[in-house]
Amino acid sequence: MTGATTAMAGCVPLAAPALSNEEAEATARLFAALGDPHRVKIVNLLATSPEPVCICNLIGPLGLAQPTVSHHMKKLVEAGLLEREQRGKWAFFSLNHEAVSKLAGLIDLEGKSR
Amino acid sequence: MTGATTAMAGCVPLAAPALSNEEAEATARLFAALGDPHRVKIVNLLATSPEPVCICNLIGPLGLAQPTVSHHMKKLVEAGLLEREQRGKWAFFSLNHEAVSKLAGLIDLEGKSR
DNA sequence: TCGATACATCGACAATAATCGATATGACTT
DNA sequence: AAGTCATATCGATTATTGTCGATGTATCGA
Repeated sequence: MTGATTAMAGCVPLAAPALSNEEAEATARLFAALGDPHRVKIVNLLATSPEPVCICNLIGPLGLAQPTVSHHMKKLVEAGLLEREQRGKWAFFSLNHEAVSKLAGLIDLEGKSR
Repeated sequence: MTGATTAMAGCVPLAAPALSNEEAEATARLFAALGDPHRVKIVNLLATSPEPVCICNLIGPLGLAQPTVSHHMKKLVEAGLLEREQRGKWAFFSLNHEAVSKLAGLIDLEGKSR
């Protein structure tokens, strides 16, 4: 399935894509982590909180069941945007500011010269 | 279904979420537009190209069928990240740099004080 | 040790999204 | 007018994802 059936007749190909498949997939994974409104709210809550927040403090504001919140937290941690810290029976989460900066820089790269 | 069944017993609620549902959904839509590796490649191609690019020049590098490329372009235009310009029978696309800057600013808001 | 609490995992289900072939639309050429 | 080319739309299919109830695991308190 290479596509490109008979459609691109008189078309001159541009320069080869600058991003590798792996780079594109990694970037997409990062953006996809923020592609859900509930996860955006979670990140916003953590960004506006001076202290780490536990899951039980997120269930109410989000209006989601506890397993669903756990699911979103896992996605955000796997994306590298959040850090998880166990305190007794509570799981506290905080923003990984380094990852957020890296994400912002990624967009700058995309919008400027690379 | 308000969630919060019996689970959050001794939990003190934090401050109310700062983002409205509409804000969170709009932000998520923007990120979701970049949550696909092919769309990341498209944006990268447009960012590295000094001139607008037509769809027939994207089919080859992406390895996708023409309707699939059109589908991705539509998503990116709807997200406000791309601008579409008709030239004869060709459709040329270019980055909306303003939208990209706005996206970068959004992340800064999220990572800093808001 | 026993019960309660906080969270994770599992299994299922529904909604969304990516993909493509077929076809329609619109523009240029002859 | 007819044919060709670039793109959009449609319909169907498959894969992914968000959601929740039920259950498992670990920690704390009595």
